[in-house]
Amino acid sequence: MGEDKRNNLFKKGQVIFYEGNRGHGLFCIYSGQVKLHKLGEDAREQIVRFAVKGDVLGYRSLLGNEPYSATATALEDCAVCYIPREKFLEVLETNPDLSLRAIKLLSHDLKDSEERLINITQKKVIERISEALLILRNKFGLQEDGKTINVVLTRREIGNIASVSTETTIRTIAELVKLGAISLRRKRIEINDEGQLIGLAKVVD
Amino acid sequence: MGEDKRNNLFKKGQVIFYEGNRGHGLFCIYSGQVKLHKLGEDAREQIVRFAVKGDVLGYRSLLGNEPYSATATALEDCAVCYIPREKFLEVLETNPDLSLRAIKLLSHDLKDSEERLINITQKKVIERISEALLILRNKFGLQEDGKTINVVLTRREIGNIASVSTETTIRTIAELVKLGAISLRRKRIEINDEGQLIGLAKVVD
DNA sequence: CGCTTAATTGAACATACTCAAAATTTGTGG
DNA sequence: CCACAAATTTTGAGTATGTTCAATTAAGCG
Repeated sequence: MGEDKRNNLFKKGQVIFYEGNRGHGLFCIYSGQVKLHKLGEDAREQIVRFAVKGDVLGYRSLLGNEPYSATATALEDCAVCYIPREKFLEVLETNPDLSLRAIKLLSHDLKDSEERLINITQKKVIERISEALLILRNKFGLQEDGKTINVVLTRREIGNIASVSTETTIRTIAELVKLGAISLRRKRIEINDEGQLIGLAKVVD
Repeated sequence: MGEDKRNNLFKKGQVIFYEGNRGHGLFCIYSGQVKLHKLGEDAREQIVRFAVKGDVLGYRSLLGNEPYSATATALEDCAVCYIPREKFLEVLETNPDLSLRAIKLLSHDLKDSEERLINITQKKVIERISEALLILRNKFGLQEDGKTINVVLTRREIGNIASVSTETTIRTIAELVKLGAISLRRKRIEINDEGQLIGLAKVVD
């Protein structure tokens, strides 16, 4: 079905779909990294989630028949496969197993979202930034050296994961360096002491 | 309490299920009001959602096969019907329409949750409290007078919807009274100017 | 009533934001 | 490959917004 559809390429910084628009299909990430983000008041960005190779985008909008709840932007060059709505719904109906899988996916995302609500509202900045770094580590993994987080984001973007201003994000990252939990190499972040980071994030789970 | 499976009664303040425990079925609210809340650090409560007559609880835990992500507590005396896991899954498998409905429900809840994340992190206290009142209005409705919100919560609980301390919640509610948006009768809150409240909440949707 | 819980008020304090400016990095065209 | 422009990072200082703590008043309940 997705024969030459795989030719969809998005350059770094390009938008795959916009919050508020209606979707007519699914997006499958073949390669590359994507951020899902929403705009709040005065254009402040909140990063909701990330997607990497193998992840599927837009399923919620499609399943719930609602506009996209977030904008998807390529963090680096991406190859994306598009699956039209009809095709997907067809498969879904003939395959009850798939809908159960979708349900589990949604349940999991919902749990994540609710937990993040608590984290952001009840934790201090250093805890939220620590957690943001752990989220990045888990989503994008580490490089061969076993400690460098495999993604490059601006300080502003890292702040927008944790809902923290850019300046405070910078100061907090500097503090984490001073504590020895992480170190910096250009825009790359290395995790030196994951245990400490977890402790700082006060991760309950 | 009732021995009859179909008519479990919960008194005001009693817990229907606890966050972290595993569920073995669904709960259907026949009558009464329920709050769903999570405990963060140092026992601070975050109210995640409410449920009233007709709402179903525990479906996410059941569908996603995960522990309850929140505690359900009766805000007033409740009649609750319990549907065992097997029964439900049986119906779900033979009824593909139901699973699609579940998917829509989950999609909607997820959207809500993500929107609330932005609201709480990017809005000021008066905006968040205003929104909390609108949430209450929409969920519990108004009394016959057409302006009194049909639920009684403590100031602390209202604050825990919006992630605001009890003291600040009190001061903010007083401010809303002064602005003429609402007025108080005992523990009841009357909405005098819904438009103003919506404006204050800066509701985008 | 008497007791417990909730609401209220005041004041000190802390945390993180904002604003401004400088330093550094990155990107681009010649 | 360099020079310039743009974007990002960094630092400092002042400030706002809410939190916390303590004390008082009011309300709910047995």
